[in-house]
Amino acid sequence: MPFRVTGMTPNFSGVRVRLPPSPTGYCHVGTARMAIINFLFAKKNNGTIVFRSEDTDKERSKKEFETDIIDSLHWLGLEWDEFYRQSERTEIYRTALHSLIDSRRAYVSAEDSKKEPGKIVNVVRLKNPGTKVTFTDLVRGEITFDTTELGDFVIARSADDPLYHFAAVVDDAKMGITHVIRGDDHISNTPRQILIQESLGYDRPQYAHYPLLLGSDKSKLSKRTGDTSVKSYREEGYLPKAFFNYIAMLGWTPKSEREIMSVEEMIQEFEIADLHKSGAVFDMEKLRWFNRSYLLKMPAEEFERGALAIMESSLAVREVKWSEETGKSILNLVRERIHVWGDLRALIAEGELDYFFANPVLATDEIPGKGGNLQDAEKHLKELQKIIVGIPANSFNNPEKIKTAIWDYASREGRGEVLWPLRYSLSGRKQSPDPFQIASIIGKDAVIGRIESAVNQIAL
RNA sequence: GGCCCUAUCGUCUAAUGGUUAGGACGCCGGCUUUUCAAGCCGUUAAUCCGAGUUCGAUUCUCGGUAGGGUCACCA
Repeated sequence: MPFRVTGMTPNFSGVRVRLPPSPTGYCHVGTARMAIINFLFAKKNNGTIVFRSEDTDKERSKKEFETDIIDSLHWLGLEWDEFYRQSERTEIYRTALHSLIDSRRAYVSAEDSKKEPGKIVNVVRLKNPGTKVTFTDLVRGEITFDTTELGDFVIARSADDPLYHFAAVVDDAKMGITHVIRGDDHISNTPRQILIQESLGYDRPQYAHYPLLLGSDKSKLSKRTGDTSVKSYREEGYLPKAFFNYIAMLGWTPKSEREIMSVEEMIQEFEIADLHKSGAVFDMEKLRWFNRSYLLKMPAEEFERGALAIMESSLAVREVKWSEETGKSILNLVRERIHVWGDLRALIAEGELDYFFANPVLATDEIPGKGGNLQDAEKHLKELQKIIVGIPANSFNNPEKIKTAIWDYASREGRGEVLWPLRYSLSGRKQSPDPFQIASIIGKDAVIGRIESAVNQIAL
């Protein structure tokens, strides 16, 4: 439901946005969404993107997390123009903080002094004028808060050690940020940041708060309701463009109402006013559907490269001997069976593809299939054997020709009764592609051999 | 609990002061020359509740209800 800000013409020239993750955990899906929305907005307006690592919490911030966040965002194809780390800007915060203290807009609070090894530490509090703060949110319109209840809130652990709100406000100003676009969870932080801003005499940026991503239980997406790290989706084999596309569509509907769109198309159509006001549930099934359509569009060579690599390594785990030639021949069959690369790994792990590479192990009583008996199955297999021997070897690369050769017999004797034993003898699986495709892939000799084994097994 | 926000099929969403409330994903069913997958076709399914304004409200207003967010010397 688009919301239009009326009576106001935002100045979009010289747009500068920030991506301010705090490196206290692996890249969260929500962080990715924050970055995507900011990215689309900035690109749409020829703006500048500033990446700012908010690592003021020395206890929890880790280099490893920062690296993961950067990698994950790069993986999604996101780039930025400037890079900062708050831990490297302490001098700037100190200066600003002292100016605030000197002008008596903030004070060192002796009341809550705390003893740390070797020294006494006093927090710094902002002198709260206790006014009503009203700001215009580009998504929600006008929002008013009464700030008296905030009291003189803490803005720094000590005169040298700023807290999030303070550092963020100073940075937004010093970095010339024009638009602060972030999740809903920051909406109630906004008034206190505005208070700091005003004390410092800074200009106010435009704010836009989009709703949070929700888990299946409708609460803020968390580990309880599914994987929340971008990493896990990357490892599961989701394609970055599909992931980007799906995430972008949660809470935003482009005018054209298309779903599958390239990044360029999304940039083209992006309007901040088209951001929704209510939260969207992150639905894995739909993500899988997005991924599938990207997988289907993927150029053949790229698909081949990806699929072959997975087949080889996954088959190795099962100690099934690998053949690149066979791998190439089952590419199409694989493509229509997976939504994500991880599906291919799972398929192989369950032994669903073994029979293309090695002779299957059969369970004798499965050979006839439902409602059939072993005698008939044996008879049919022996007949099929004769028919197949008569098929010219060069017809074998075409499943249709194999089918044609067998069809009359199968139709006459009952397709189920004939085809099931054939398919099972070739695959050793209750479920598989049709026997003609399998036969074509494994080749005439293997087909004859496998039918013979099945017949011998029945005879035992 | 205070403050803030939100409310259309199970999920993502479209639309309008008058529509058979549309689409997508999923589900279910059928077809597609055995099974699986894919494909095609189809079905099911929603305006949170109550008032008010209005000839008419899902749409506007108010009140409820429900859900969510936030209330740190975290970010």
